[in-house]
Amino acid sequence: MDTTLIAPKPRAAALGKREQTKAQNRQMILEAARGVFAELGYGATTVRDIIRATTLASGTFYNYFKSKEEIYQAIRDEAALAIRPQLRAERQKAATVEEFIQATFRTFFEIVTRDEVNFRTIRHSADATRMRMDTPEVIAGFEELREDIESGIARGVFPPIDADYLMAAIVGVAFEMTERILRRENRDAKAAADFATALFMGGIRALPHAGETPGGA
Amino acid sequence: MDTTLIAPKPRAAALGKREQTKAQNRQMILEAARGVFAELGYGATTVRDIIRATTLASGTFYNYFKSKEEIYQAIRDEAALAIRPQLRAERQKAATVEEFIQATFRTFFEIVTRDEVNFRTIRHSADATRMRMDTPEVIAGFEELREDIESGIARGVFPPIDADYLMAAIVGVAFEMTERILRRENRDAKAAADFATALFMGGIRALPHAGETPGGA
DNA sequence: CCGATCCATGACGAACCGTCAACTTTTGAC
DNA sequence: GTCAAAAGTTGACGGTTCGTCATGGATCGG
Repeated sequence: MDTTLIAPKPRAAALGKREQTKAQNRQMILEAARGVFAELGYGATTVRDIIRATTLASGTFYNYFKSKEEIYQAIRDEAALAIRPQLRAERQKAATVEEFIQATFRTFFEIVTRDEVNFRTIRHSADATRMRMDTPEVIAGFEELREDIESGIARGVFPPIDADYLMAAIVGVAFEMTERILRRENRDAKAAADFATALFMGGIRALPHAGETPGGA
Repeated sequence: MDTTLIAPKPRAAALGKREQTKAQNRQMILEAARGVFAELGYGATTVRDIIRATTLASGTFYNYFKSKEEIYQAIRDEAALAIRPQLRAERQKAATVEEFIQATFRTFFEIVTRDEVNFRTIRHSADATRMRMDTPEVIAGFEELREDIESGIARGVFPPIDADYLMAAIVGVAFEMTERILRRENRDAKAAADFATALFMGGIRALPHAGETPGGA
């Protein structure tokens, strides 16, 4: 295709210098935003705080994002886009309802405990208030889950239940339990996934009893 | 004008005029805030928007609330303080796990469908983003639920499970299902509560099948 | 080497923030 | 009824952030 004669730049420079610095700047701003949001909380940070944490000028921010809200969305969307294929792949390996549920919870909890920074629900700086924002790509992940449930119903793997409500139940448990898991000293993703799976498969009476030391890890 | 001679003002004037207008102003500001938040969404409203919707001057706002965040908190806390005693009372009537779960979901869903305005999760104005904020009194309600579960375990009504996780699961399902219920045309609090209760009692296989028209109401 | 294009820069006007001195109303004492 | 102290309201003010835009420097294609 193009060139050549001699070797093209080793890599990554398939893009011109222009495209390169643009990508760098965007990355620098996102990085700074992650840090500032984590430190000050969403409500307290300003666009100026973010840009001050980079080497760029204030006007430059607006070449990349429209507002504080949009960059926050970009950060969350990025995380959602990273996790969704993993969830979907695990679910599609499932042959039974139990495998489907187990895979969903285990994958989710493992990712969020491993990469806490990205998934920790943003907490308002000082006070006890908690906040959660679902961006478009996160919500698209919810819809994917519902589609997978519906497809399971169509194939006879799931009983013909209300897929919308079941999706909501799974999402609600996943996010709310995440909040509790991250608050604990021993973050045991597997134990949490076992708890949630048992609840969804057999109800409260099937839940592992606290204090038991199950054979597993 | 005020006359007197005869009966004291029929009621409510047990308080001096000062206390009276203070209560009125606070109420007027809260009322205006509810309206503005509902119209513009939390992120887009300013303290000035709220005070403009009253007859008061801008400085007066700060005699009652420190910030936009604090008045939002006050609104949510008010709702939480109203709903918590009802939830607790219903739960305490329960003699079995099933009654406990059923009462929790049914009471919650009935209240939120009846008084949608107060409980609808605040949505960011135009876009698809969703947001939820838990204020201290809401969180205190979570803790109450956990205490009730723990007390149930102590009395032998509940099996000895992880009360923290179960509380999180119930809360997560309640809030996330609320979001779906309010999006539907026919808001059936009972059907939703039956779904959630069946899930928690027997797991997915016990869920009512979609399309069934159960005998009950 | 040159003109065209792209983009970073930082200054600017507008909007909002939270405060505060001045003013009005209420209260309680005489 | 009168008056001084206390409480509370008012809107203007300095300070900060917002989003824009004219300017200028760097990159690109030729």
